Amino acid sequence: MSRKRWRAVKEIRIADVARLAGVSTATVSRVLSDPDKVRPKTHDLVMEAVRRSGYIPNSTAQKLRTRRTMNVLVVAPRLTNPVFAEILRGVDDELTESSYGIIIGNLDNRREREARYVDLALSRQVDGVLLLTGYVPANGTRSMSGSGLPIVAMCAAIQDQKIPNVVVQDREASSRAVAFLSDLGHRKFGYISGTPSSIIEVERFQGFLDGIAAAGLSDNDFMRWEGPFVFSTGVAAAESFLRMKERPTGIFAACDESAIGIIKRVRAERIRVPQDVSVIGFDGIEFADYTEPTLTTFRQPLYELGRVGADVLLKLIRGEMKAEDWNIRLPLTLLERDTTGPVLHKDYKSLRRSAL
Amino acid sequence: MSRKRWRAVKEIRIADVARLAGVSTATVSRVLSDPDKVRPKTHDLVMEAVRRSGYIPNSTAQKLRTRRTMNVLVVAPRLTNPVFAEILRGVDDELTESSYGIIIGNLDNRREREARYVDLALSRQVDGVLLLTGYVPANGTRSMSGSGLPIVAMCAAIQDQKIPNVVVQDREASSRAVAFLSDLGHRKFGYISGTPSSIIEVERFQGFLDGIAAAGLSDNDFMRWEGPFVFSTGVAAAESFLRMKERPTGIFAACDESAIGIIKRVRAERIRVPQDVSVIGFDGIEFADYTEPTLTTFRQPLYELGRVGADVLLKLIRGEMKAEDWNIRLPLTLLERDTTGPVLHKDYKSLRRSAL
DNA sequence: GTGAAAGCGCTAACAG
DNA sequence: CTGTTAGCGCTTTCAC
Repeated sequence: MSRKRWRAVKEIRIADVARLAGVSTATVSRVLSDPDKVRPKTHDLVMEAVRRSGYIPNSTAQKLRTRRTMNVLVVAPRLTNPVFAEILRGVDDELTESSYGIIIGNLDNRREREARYVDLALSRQVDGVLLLTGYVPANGTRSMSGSGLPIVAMCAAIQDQKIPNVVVQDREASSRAVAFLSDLGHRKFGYISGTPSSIIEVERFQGFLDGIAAAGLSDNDFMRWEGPFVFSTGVAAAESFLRMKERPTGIFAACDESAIGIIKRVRAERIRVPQDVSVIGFDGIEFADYTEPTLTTFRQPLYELGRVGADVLLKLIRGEMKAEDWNIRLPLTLLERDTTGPVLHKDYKSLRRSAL
Repeated sequence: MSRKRWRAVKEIRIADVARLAGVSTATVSRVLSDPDKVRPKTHDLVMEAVRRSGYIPNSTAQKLRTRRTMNVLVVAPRLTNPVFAEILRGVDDELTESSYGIIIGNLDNRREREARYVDLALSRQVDGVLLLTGYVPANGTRSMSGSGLPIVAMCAAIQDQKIPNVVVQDREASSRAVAFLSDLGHRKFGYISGTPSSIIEVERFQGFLDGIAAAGLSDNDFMRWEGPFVFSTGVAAAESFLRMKERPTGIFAACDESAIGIIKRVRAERIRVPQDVSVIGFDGIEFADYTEPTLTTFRQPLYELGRVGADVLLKLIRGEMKAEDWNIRLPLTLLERDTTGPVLHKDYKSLRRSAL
């Protein structure tokens, strides 16, 4: 009886199952990993023993022996950002289907947290790394690339022969945003940036500049407000906007949050959107469909991005492809909603006056 | 030269460091885990060898040997929900400080995904489990509690002697919400539920009922709309609301998303918030401060909840406490903003008329 | 204060 | 088809 007690407490090992089934540990192992290599009769015998004992293999031992962890590290700048959360969903679904686990490296916008995840990669706790950061995390002396582990860059591209990129066409879309506003008659623009050091920001701003040039405009035709990818950046931009005499009529925000922030703030001052100012966002977060007015923005294929990125990484891990082969750029979709409209002509009042 | 090449590719093991330092592997191990047990001279010798070789211990081998994984599993219903994301931040910060890693079990609202995480716990890949689910995940025959691992329930309580709860005072706050509206003169209520099967929903609705009773009202004085914790539930509730002849004047939504959803929809029909209907949300997501009007809601101490929950789990893992000792309930804060106001008296029009 | 040696629990040659 | 055996890389008694 005291033995039975022990059972409940002590972990069941493969040797226990082997004894119970009257076979060797090797056979048990085979049944569990490659059933076809074993006679059906033995198979059933073993499975019965597994069931009766409630045996579950110790995965740490498996990992040590096989040198595969079946885990992937995903490094993200900030988890509370819905953009990353959605990408993560795609990643998770793809990895789960191949029974890979996911270890989350949340930097929470603090670079000092990188060290921990560099060590994680270097100490072989994962089989591959997904980077949503736009750069390869480093720990003073050591960089994550030193691990020799397969790495895939998502979200923001990384210039490195060894690292395939799976990104969205930020630059093209940003350029299209300007064209869209320009087609509505806007000639004076505002640009609300994201975190200036972020590669995503750099790409989007570059696209914005491309658009400005394509519209036949110059540096003098727009205003740039800086700040991180958050609501309050838009609010701060609004304060500046409100103080201006010659206000832009078309505003491009590098993320939906800051677009929402500026709209909220200027509306409080009785400035009408889109009549007085048009605003276009970027990302297509779910919330953008619940603002007032609903936000015109570019939808990123985030979930798909997650799936594709994870798929590329798995292929890399399995040796099914070489890193050089892949640079995927997914297109964005313009969601034309209610914060953008034709420019109200500058000389509106004087026109009216002269018409009298 | 070909040897040097090898170096870069082949993993450095503890034996390599030992050889380099001219000591045994045991000594290297001691230096790394408990430096005081070693002569300073030896210590420096070893550290130098570690530095020169770039050695990082293989954590899988450590885990197998020490039987501690230094990982915690966090099971959450859905990662894209900002509430869980914020709790996770707290959890992550707390665990990181104790150099524990975090494995995320994202159910993505699909119960069939539980199985995977049950196995994860049973196969000893983690030292403890944090449950944001309100129930103990199970896999047909096996439940996660069978692992004997320390478990802490957060967000939603779990009735189990072995599982400490770290939750917020949902029920009390829901009750207060009704009192708040009642004090503003509202006597006819609407309740927008969350996922009906969720324990959080059950608690909040119970609190709502408490409040109704405390206000001297009955089942006839409110309307209940059901749906999951998402925007569209609020939109659906709005459709029903719009069809009613005798509309509620005070609406309590079990989450901010559905509050935002209903406000958005009814405003589109020229119904004024809060003049025609007051709406109070629940959770205090960041976004609630950027809606129009800004949403009155209860702020959950989410980050703190995460930290406290993780702390309790770590104490449990270290054997510093027993499960029975802990049931923590954190208070919520009412954020009184612009979607709530005094009821406009029913006989408003007739009053005006008689005043003429 | 340090080294030798015995495993942690599992898988994968290698024989048979 | 199945069993024997040798480790995966590390920590930790137990001697010295």
